[in-house]
Amino acid sequence: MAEVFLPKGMRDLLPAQMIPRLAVIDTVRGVFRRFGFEPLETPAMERIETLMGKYGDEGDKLIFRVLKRGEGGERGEVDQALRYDLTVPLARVVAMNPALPMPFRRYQIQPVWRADRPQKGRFREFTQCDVDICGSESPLCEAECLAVASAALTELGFRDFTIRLNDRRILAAMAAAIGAPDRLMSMVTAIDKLDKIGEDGVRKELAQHGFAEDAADSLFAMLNGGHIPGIEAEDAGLDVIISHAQALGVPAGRVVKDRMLARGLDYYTGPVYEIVVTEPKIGSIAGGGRYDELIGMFSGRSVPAVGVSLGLERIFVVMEELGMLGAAASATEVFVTRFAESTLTETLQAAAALRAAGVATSLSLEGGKLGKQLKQADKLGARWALVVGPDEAKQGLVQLKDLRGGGQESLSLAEAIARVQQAR
RNA sequence: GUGGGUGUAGCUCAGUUGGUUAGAGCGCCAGGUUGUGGCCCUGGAGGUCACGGGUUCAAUUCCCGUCAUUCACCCCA
Repeated sequence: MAEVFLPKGMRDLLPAQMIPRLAVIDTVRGVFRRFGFEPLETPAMERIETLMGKYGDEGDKLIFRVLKRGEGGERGEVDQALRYDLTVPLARVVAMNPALPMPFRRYQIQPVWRADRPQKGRFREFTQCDVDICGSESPLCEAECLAVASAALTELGFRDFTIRLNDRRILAAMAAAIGAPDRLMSMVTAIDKLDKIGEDGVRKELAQHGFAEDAADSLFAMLNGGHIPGIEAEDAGLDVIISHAQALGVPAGRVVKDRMLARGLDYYTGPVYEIVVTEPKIGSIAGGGRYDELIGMFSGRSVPAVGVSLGLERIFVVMEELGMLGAAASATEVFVTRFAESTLTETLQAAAALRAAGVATSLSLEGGKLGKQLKQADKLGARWALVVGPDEAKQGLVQLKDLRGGGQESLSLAEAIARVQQAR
């Protein structure tokens, strides 16, 4: 075997993967459009200072850095980086384009890169499908995000998924209530593991981070529904989001408030959410939240914003494992065989006519034995094969062979085209 | 960044308690005569047993390292 390797955590997408993938992307894009979001694309790279300091320490470490060109690169200097998500580039775009009509609703489906160690459902290059709304503080924004994500997943065939909902300010209030407002993140990462390591495990981890036992006690009391001082407004806000989302079509019960939901990225300021499936253990397939300060970090002009991001690769892993994809169809509908030199012109004209009629048509380039050509068509996964030999050419007909069912018949070209079109 | 698994034919994997010519299934190629795939039959090609070092009379098999890959942790889509 050849001694060549892909970059770690990156993959080729062969036709068998691309065909269902494009179908999924088409579905998602269609839902985004239906919800009134506008398309946007941004460059693969950003300036390093655009990305740094937005995601937190963990995130910053995982940014793929690009060396300066020329002498600076030789000295190891970095001035650019591959984008880590689609949210920060969007914030940069909004900051640079003050003329954009607000609120600005955009969708963006593009790859992002993270220098993570790959594992199941995790890659170094993966595609995010984002929708965001910039310029509005209304809780309708959150509701729209939940509704569009829910609709996209539903249209893809997902039935069993849950949206966990929380608010960063509720977490902050809990940290304050146990006297550790400065250690919000270590508290959050500890409780985030509750379903994995249990209450005892979390208590142990909290102790390691220097939380006193009575602090842990009151923390668990709050997590289990106890009173958290000063979060009445935020808590009510979550209920408003839920009721708006339901009115927008999200089934009741799909959105659940969850005081343990943390979300690691630094830029979130208010409500946060993520979408999880129970079946394959894959983490979240979507996540998002409100980030009212991010755009202001670029322009000084504060612009509130909310978004949600669907992880295409994870959605794919789930769909594969749950058998939601169905058989991969070939891109080719008709394979035109090349029978004899004397009828090559008629053969090529037949291919041209099929293509003009919108039929995906491939063509035997090398010719050779008819049996071999049919085998090639079969392996390709083509539905039909077309033969134009001397017998057919004499009568002005073509031979259309059904590679799935079996039979074949002599038809005029127009009849053959009609047959192919009505069979799909 | 941390910890574990794996690396034998194009693919999925057997196997050698260290010992002459390393196997299977699938795939591939050719054939089963004249213009027909999927099934069947026959024949064939294809492997430095990841790479480097060590132990040994002898290593694909044991040990170490490197590389690759995979799973988990962290974090995340």
